[in-house]
Amino acid sequence: MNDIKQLLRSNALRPTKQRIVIASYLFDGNDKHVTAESLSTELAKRKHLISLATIYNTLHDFYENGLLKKLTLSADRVYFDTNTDDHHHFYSEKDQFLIDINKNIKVNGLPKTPKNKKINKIEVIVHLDK
Amino acid sequence: MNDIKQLLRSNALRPTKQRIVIASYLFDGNDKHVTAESLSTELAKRKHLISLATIYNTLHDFYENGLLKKLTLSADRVYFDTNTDDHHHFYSEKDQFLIDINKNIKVNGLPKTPKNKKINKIEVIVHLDK
DNA sequence: ATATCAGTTTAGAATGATTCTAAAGTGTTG
DNA sequence: CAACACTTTAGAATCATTCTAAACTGATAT
Repeated sequence: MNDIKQLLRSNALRPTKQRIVIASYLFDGNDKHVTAESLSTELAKRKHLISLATIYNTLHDFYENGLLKKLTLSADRVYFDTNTDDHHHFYSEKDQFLIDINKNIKVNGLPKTPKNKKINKIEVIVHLDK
Repeated sequence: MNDIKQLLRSNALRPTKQRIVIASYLFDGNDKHVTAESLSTELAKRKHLISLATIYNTLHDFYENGLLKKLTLSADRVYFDTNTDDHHHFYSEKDQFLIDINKNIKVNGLPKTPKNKKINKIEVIVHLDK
């Protein structure tokens, strides 16, 4: 709880009731993949009714501060991943699940980066099914 | 023109005026990345006014038949790629561009595939900037 | 403590890509 | 060329996400 407040403070985010609830859920030690919708549902189950706008705001605040990874896998829902380490994913569009691949994946054979550009990150998505 | 009709017929797609126009543009030999919007704009420049609904329908028909690859990179626009070979991409969200990586990229170190699942495709996206 | 104010939350409206509807149009086949 | 299944289309509908502007609250100075 105090560590959650610390976490927020150290990212220049006021530890408001809503942020504390959301951060406590997200950063409980178990890696999670959430969408705004799924997070809202999950918190509602726990009797924490936080407006969707705030959930969106908060997910983005956390993302902007590197507390979450953002994954755009299907056009109609954005996933946020509490595991911010360098890692990749198995993704099943059919079953709507995401599994972290924490193993050391190596991508070999990349051509040179386009002029005046820098690589921000390399994302490997292993699509299942279809 | 007749090859375009053949292409459509061989995919059980009636060679309608609209599909011929769209296919002629997309499959002119130069690999392209389009969104429904960009395609509509591009065709409009050429005086081909095709309804957006048809453009969406057609892109999906082509995609369903493997004539296009689909790329969901940002949540608010889906890209279609006329290069259907196995390949990967450089992507700049900032500048909204996509460059094919046709070189042979190898992904090493994948863990085993989740039970009862099969790998459909592996997608490597090299995000630039940010 | 308390006033003050910038930072937050929120309901509800707005946005915008995409999909749906159902009516009119058009290839195809016999 | 008749007949029908497949297509196209305008416009409405959908739905995740963002915006707005008003009410609220954590932090800071007094």
